[in-house]
Amino acid sequence: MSTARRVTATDVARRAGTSQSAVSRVFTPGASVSPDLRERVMEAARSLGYRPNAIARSLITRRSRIVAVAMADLGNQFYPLVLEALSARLQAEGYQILLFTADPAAPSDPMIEQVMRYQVDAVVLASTGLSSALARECRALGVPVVMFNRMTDDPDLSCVIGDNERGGRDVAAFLAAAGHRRPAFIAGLEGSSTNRDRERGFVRGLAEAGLAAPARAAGHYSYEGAAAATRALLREAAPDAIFCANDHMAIACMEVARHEFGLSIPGDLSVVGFDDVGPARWRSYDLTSFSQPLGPMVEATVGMLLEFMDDPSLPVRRVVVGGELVLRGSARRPAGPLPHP
Amino acid sequence: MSTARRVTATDVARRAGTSQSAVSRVFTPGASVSPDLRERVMEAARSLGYRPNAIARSLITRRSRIVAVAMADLGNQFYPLVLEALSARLQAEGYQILLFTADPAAPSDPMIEQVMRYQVDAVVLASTGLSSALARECRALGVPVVMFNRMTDDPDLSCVIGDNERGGRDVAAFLAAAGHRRPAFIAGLEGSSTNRDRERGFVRGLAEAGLAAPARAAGHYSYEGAAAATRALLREAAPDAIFCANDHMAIACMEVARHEFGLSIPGDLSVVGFDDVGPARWRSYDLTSFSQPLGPMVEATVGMLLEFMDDPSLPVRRVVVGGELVLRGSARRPAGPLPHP
DNA sequence: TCCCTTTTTGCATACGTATGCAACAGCCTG
DNA sequence: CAGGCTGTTGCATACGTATGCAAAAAGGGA
Repeated sequence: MSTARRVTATDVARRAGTSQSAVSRVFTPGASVSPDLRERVMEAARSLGYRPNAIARSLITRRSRIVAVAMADLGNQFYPLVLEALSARLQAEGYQILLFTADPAAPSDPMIEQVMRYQVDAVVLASTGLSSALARECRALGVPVVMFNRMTDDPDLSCVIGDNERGGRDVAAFLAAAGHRRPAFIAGLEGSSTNRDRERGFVRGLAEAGLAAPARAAGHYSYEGAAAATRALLREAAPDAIFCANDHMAIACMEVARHEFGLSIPGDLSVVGFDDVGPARWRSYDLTSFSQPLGPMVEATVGMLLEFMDDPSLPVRRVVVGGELVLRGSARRPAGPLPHP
Repeated sequence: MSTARRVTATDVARRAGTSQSAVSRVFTPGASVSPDLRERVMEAARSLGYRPNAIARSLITRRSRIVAVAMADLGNQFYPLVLEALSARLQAEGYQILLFTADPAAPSDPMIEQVMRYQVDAVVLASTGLSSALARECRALGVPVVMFNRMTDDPDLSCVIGDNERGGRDVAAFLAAAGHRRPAFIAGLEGSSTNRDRERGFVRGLAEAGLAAPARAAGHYSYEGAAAATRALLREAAPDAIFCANDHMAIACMEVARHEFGLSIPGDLSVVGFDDVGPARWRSYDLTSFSQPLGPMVEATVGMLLEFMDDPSLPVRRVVVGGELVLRGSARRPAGPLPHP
């Protein structure tokens, strides 16, 4: 029953009365084959149900047309959308995604080690949990690496990020202009570059507006973490605004503020997020948020990947994709016109 | 610079003073190698940075240790979580996921065709958009297929699903017991088995409670679709309860009911969802929902996959994973004790 | 000590495709 | 008609690993 031996190019060749190499050429775009032969081969292939073996092809071409994507935190709505967009874009270019989900708890280097065995043509790291030592190692092997929404000081690594520092600063300027006096900050993962830059921008922005450094608590980019951080801040710091390092946490923050502390938003408390992900637009939240434009970020990533795969010796690049503060109802607005950034 | 030729088993063998086959055996669990040689080979491998080539291995073993996963609708929080769990579970078993995202609009069969070229060991179909003709074709090729959260009448296809019909029925019984007289239904994708079964159960359950068939509108499992469906229903049918075919739509429904129609939930309108996904627990929604237990569903899927890969001739299996109605605040409850299912 | 069993090792080949090379056909130019 | 050029085809080999087989080595029993 399962004796269904796979149909090979040789089988097709025999049926079409030609050689295996001719069959190969028919399935290789741009190769030189006469229309007549091409038709015969296609016909034979169709009737036999031939499907080229990408594994065998990869072995010889040394290109798998597979891109490894490392992700974590699929519970944060930002990442699934990134994945969807990346996948669609790469599929359109004829690449497949080998997915690698990192458990933020466990060390994930040994797992991606496994992925590297598949001779992937490139790697996208969109998970904070992966060491950049690993990224460097890939690069040393000649495999292009792009860090997505993530950065290191390492000058040898390419990345695509949103404008985190400016975002933090804009939020600070906005909150200050609206008359908030005691803004607080809920941090994401302490080690992450996104969090560091957003916080730095926020703190600087507040300073520029003549406000003191904000109270802060860490939410680790998780729902529960942000809920706990909100409780702590509301109990101890009496803030009149909270800037959360991403929307996922901002939602948790709003839930706690409203339902556990009975606060009205933005009457008693303004809340601002980062990412401008789907739920930010849901009416219950109507979240003011600094956007990270998914489309352009993915476009930049795929563009770099394609170029690097074409020529691995190209110089490292760091792309910053601009975003903007999207004003909604979760934060009190300045009376006058907005300060222009 | 990028002359970094890949290190092969032969290089390691030379360095360790042995043969390529010995190196292969060292990296093959269960093969017979003396401790001494094993140590020498490992040492050589380490110093050269050897990484076995999974592509070459797949070519000869005819097993890629890759599982194709087809998904769509990553915007619905249910699926990313499935993906995360599937990935974690498969990685633990030494399998990788080749991700395939289907654009619900475009025909996706040609795309998965592409994926099949990678000699994947198995396929998980978690996207409604894919024809089951394709699934049958895979099976004919000897590649195990499991449909996730999806079913067909085809007796040759295995699947893992939640208890859709019972879920619909329980919701009906629950709403009726609480005294609702004009329940309505917001359907998901018309062609999908999940929607069909949930609706069927709901309609039957209502009939059993002596209620008429519900008003209905299609939301296509999308946020916007559900919002439009809600508007139509509220304008035309004056329902006192709405059962949505999934949580994603239930949230849209609640937003529209509250913010566009000024209804109080559950005072003026009860809303019930299906899936019991993360946001259902968020206090703003506090959504009563029939659960689809992710863990058991994924466990069942992976279990079947592993068995099928081990022995493709095993009979088709259909697993129904039970769920339960999780009572929260979005739907009025019966005064007395609940009817026991 | 010898013979038999078990373990360890290397040789050689297979997996399915791509591609350099040579052979050949057809066509054009002069 | 010679010579050259372009386009098409098949042959042979390479890619990196796994594995059957036989040879060699290591035990084990008497």
